Amino acid sequence: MLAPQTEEAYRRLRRMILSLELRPGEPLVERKLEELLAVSRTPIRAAIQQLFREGLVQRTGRVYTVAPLDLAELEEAFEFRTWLETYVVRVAASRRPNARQLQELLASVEADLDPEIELEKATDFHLALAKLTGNRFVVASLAQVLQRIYRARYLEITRPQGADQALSDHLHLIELLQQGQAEAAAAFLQRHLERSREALLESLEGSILLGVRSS
Amino acid sequence: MLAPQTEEAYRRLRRMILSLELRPGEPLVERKLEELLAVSRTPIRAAIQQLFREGLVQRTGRVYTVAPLDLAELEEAFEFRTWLETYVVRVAASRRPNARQLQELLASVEADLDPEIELEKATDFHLALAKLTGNRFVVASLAQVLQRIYRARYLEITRPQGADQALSDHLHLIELLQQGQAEAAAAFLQRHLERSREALLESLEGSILLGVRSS
DNA sequence: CGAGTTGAGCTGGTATACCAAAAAGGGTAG
DNA sequence: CTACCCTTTTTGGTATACCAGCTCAACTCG
Repeated sequence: MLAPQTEEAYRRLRRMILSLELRPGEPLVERKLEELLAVSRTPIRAAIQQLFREGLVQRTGRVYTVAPLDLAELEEAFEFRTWLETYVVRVAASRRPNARQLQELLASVEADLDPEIELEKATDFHLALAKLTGNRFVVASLAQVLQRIYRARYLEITRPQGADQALSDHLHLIELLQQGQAEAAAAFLQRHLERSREALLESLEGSILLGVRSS
Repeated sequence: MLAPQTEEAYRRLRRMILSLELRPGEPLVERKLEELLAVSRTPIRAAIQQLFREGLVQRTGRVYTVAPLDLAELEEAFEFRTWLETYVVRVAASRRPNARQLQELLASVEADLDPEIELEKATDFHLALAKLTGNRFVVASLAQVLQRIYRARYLEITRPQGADQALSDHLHLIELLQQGQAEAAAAFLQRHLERSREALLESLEGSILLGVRSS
């Protein structure tokens, strides 16, 4: 979608931020990144703009820094998700997903050893559910909130059993959807998110990453 | 928030798009805009990127064009808004807004002769409502959908009585909120949006702007 | 006369030079 | 020793030069 160099810079920066290689609070100095990524400042600036818009990068004064993990933001994210996805699941269950849509859902519940890929798939699963509503704004809103809390979710999924729990939850949810059990699916999703939220908060508990302002 | 030249270019471009001065489908040629806006391509490119992310600008092949008005998108937007704002109003009514918050709401229901300002105020009103939930994702999602259908709303509000109807609706809604009548407020909002949707579709009916692909 | 080819000129993408403002560092005066 | 000021450096913002790919039109060859 973006220009090739910009896309590359964006993906590498995003990856470094999400995997916490670039720590929250760390300043993004364009001329350093120029050297690090071996591209000129132009695509780097475009990439930073993009990340800024997505909320992964913050601006404090004139300098761009990696956005800190924000506990309040996390709580708001889960409140919003719960409410959004509950709706999503109700709609999805009532409009029984067709074969192709089920395929897409199932494709995102394969186990994988790499936690980063696992997380991508979990994200895809929730977005595929949202797509079942046929409403692009639902999908866009969910995509935004998932992206925003990506780093915290990364911490959660790398815990022992972190990924397995999510996987089995997702599988069960698909079953409920197939059977058209809207209310059961909504209730189960709510529990799923509640569990996820608690595990995630626990992962963050005492994390040195919380509230770090600079490296 | 953005750099000054970029901000200026962004605002002017956005204004030209939203006011339909730049028609849907019209290509945005960087070197033409350079001349038109009297700034270099760098801030223009940044501004276009921003508009692209917001959905006001599309990419067809390698050229950026003003996004066409999309009837399906409009329907989805109203479906999403209705559902989102119904929730917003319920929450807002239950947590009776305080004086400062009411002030903010009331500030956005002053009549104005300029339809553009009127529309900004209507937008502010709905966003101020969303803020009452205290959830930044609710606000961000609503802001995005309102922005996305801004041009169609502009067409609606410039119709005779278009602005007055919205204004009196907003005033009534504030009253219901003050009285904490959550269900009545939610129901009224739903009617408000339904009216708005119909007026808007009527404005678009047969509009030459629908589906235009190039100038 | 028509189809294929070639080349000129747009266009967006990238690199880089330049600027102004802010931050950092050092030196001096009190 | 401290506080202030001045210089130097660093930084993001802007302008611009350069590049590669595509478009399209004109010309040539069959």
